[in-house]
Amino acid sequence: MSDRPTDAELAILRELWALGPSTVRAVHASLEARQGRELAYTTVLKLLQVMHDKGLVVRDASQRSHVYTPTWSEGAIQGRLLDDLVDKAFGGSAGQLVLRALSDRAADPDEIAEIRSLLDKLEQK
Amino acid sequence: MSDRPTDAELAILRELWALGPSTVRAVHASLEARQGRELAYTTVLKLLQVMHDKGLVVRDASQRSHVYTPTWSEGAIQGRLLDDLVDKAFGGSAGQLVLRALSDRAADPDEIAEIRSLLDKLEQK
DNA sequence: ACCGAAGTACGAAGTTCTTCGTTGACAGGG
DNA sequence: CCCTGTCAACGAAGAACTTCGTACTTCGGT
Repeated sequence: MSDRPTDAELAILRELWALGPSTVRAVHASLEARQGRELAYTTVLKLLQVMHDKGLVVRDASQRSHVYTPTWSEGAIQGRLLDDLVDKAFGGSAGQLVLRALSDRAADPDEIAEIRSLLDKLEQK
Repeated sequence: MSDRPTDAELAILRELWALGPSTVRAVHASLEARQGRELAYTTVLKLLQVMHDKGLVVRDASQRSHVYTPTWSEGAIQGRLLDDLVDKAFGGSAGQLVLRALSDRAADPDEIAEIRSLLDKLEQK
């Protein structure tokens, strides 16, 4: 339940977040388009079944073509992945992660402003 | 060469960065202490051999007890892991990752100041 | 009522990752 | 000079992950 999704699972979640609740067919098409390679339909189906077992997605099976929806929001999963990385590679310090992410990396000016205002909010507490 | 280290490999790199160039024996002891569980000596040895094959560590075999050193700095590996996560979970936007990392997460005041000055530097360009 | 298209379920192969046992080499103390 | 402890090398087992083929089901059109 607090497991991080695997790479393949994450790729599927990305499609679901972008598309909204979708059938296997839709996820399959979207995934092939994004990855620029062929992928068997049943591969995506199996992945979604596994993800359903793990609780990563919920499924509406009332129609013949089941409709899958992510159990958690994109932000929630991103947070989980960040927690994991902070733990394993940054000695538990999110600040260190942020510093590393900002060094040597181009940043959008709008985003910089947004980060500033977020820092203001953090400091106000 | 641009593969990210696995979890077990990363745990070993952490010890090497903390200890400096070390023997298998030293890494094994340090790792057991940090993880609070027993781990066979040969497990650590095998991991280091695999990491050597992958180029993650270099080895001084001139002594009977070989001495291992990380090939890349902690910062370099952190950057690689961040690139990977930005790609796979943040649509390629490092800014989004930073925003997510700062929301809902306590931050050290000193680090906040440091982040600000880094933002200044980024904007000056 | 039948056939084909499209769907789900399931098993299994191939790969990577993690862990450990066994084997053979070697060095130092008695 | 031999015995014991320490080391590297290696193979292998088991788990997790990814991918796909096959079998079975179901719906809609003719």
